[in-house]
Amino acid sequence: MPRDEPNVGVLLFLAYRAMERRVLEAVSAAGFDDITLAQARVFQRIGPDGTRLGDLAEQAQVTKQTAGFLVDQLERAGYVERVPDPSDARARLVRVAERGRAALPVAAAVVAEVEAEWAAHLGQRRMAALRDTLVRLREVTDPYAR
Amino acid sequence: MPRDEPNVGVLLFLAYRAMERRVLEAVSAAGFDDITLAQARVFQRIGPDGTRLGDLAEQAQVTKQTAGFLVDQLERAGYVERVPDPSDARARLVRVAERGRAALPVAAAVVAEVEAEWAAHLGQRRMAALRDTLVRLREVTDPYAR
DNA sequence: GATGATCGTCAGATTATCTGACTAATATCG
DNA sequence: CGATATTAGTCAGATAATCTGACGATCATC
Repeated sequence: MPRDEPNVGVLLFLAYRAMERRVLEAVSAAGFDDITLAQARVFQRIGPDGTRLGDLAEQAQVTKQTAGFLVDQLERAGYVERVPDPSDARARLVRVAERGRAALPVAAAVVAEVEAEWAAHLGQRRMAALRDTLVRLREVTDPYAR
Repeated sequence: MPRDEPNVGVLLFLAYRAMERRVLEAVSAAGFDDITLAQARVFQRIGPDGTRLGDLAEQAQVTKQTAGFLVDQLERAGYVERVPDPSDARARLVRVAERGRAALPVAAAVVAEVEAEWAAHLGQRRMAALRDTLVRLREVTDPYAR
């Protein structure tokens, strides 16, 4: 009994989860084993100069309460810190802290490794086209980017 | 300050979530408003002739306990039913039931609509290439498909 | 300066998820 | 055939993640 070809949503899910799982496994194996999937989803959206909680929430597509809950844990574990936002006294910036900075190269290495595997399987041309297409798609799918 | 181009994992996430959100919104608006996101993730993987709980769990990438918990709720709400698996007395098949069948065309219509929007934005050629690439990628990312 | 929006948090409830242990049925292999 | 190992699903209990609603503080606008 041949399986139907799944719709594009499912196909996106499969690839997305594969990447996510690989990164979390590697980071965990490197000694950062107290980070959860939900925490990692928020953590990875922190920009180089820090990101506001509300923005993190929006990008990770959770409520700001949930983002706050996860940032609390990341903060307690030493991965991030909250600093005042100089441009707005209501806001605070979530920044990558010492321990978080140590985890970054591990994560980056796995992402590169997985992308290389995908490129090897698909061919460089297709891989480049995939990335390009997803970037374009973002214009219609990412409320934050608009 | 220009945002870095996110990695492919994030890009996949954005597209995946956009599709998922649209489908759930439409299904909910059509009166199937008691279904949750997690339930929908399991529901959509049920095959035409029913699917075993363990397979559902594997495809949705949750434990079978979690899948069972979600199927319980779907069953109570009338979306699915459990029937004995004729080929194995230990197993049962989760099948789409009356109410679930009513929701299917709604979901299918939105998926088609979103895909059409994406195709309009990307062009037919790129859209077809995206699907093709994701199908190929599945060979290395989907443990179930292998 | 008053008024309304925005930023984050507090409180409380619910939902989703996992690990571990267990029963029943099947498959394997000597 | 019969012992043993494997597989399908469930039960029990704990934990993690998520939401809605309400609030205080600050900002923006007029």
